[in-house]
Amino acid sequence: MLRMSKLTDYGTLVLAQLATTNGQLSRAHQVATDTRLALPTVSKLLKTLVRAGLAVSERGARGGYALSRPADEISAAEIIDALEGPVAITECSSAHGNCELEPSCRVGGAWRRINRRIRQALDEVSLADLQRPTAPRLSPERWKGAMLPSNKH
Amino acid sequence: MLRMSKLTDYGTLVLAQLATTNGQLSRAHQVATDTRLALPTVSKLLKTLVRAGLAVSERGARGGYALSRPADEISAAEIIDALEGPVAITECSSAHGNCELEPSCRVGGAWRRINRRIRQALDEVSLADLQRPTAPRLSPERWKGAMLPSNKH
DNA sequence: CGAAATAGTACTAGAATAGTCCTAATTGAC
DNA sequence: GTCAATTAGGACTATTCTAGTACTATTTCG
Repeated sequence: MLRMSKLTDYGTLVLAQLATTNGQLSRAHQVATDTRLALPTVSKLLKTLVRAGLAVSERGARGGYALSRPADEISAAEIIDALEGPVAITECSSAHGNCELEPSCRVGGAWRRINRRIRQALDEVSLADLQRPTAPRLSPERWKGAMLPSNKH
Repeated sequence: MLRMSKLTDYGTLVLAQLATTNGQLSRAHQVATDTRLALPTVSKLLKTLVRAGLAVSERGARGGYALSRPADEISAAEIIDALEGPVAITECSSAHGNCELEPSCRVGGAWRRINRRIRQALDEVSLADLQRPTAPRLSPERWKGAMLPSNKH
């Protein structure tokens, strides 16, 4: 597994939506519709993203959200940092002091090295890259079997 | 975060212990003592590792566990696969069909690329590397560009 | 002022994880 | 052949984490 949380995944979709508006504000409701995610969830994500500095907001009527920077200046690493804290595949990868095994632990250094490489990979990919539809076109056939009854909203 | 589970972390310690015995059998109790982990936990991990083919066991009195292969032929990726299933940072990174957003999802391809790079990083590090006490003795050249040395399995 | 929108926080339900325990099967020693 | 040591397998529990929701306050425009 080694997976990021669903919320982070969703957060990426939310940011990708914001990236399509050329700097214009999007309202939370609009983002929810476009991403097909539930409004309260989107709302929560947007707040987090603003606090993390990846998005900016305007309050009041005619308010909304936008990216704080161009999409090619926001890295995947920043997105993950914002939504689930610093990348650290083991508990000791980032912070010290809370692992009682550490004095006798021989594998910590190596995990930290691996962690750095993972971070590099995430640093080198921008939101613009994420958003770019490089994937081969998906034939509609492909998805017919997988379509779920729409259970949302 | 983006972290692996504690059990995987512990499993690495367990394997590192087995790597110190030069092929001789270690009893679960011994491994627990050496790693300072609780016996039931170690026992559970060892069983999983045997089932995954990373360790071998002998039953009965004088039984015990050992690595199935030299430590430099066991990669970090295999360890993670064994203990928490295939590396997949998003739910769609490996398997298809269970994401109703997928037809309209534009970011899937990029996450899959990132996922591949993470897997490469994990493939290139062996248990022997992990175990090496201090040694950040990996020349930077080795890691420039994403060259895969030998792709196993 | 009143409507529309974001900000912040608190809460709940459910899922996943970590950890333990018990019983069966196997092997070596006496 | 029996006993003791050891692994195999699975069931179970408690705790932590995640996802999602709800409610109230604040801000801004008309």
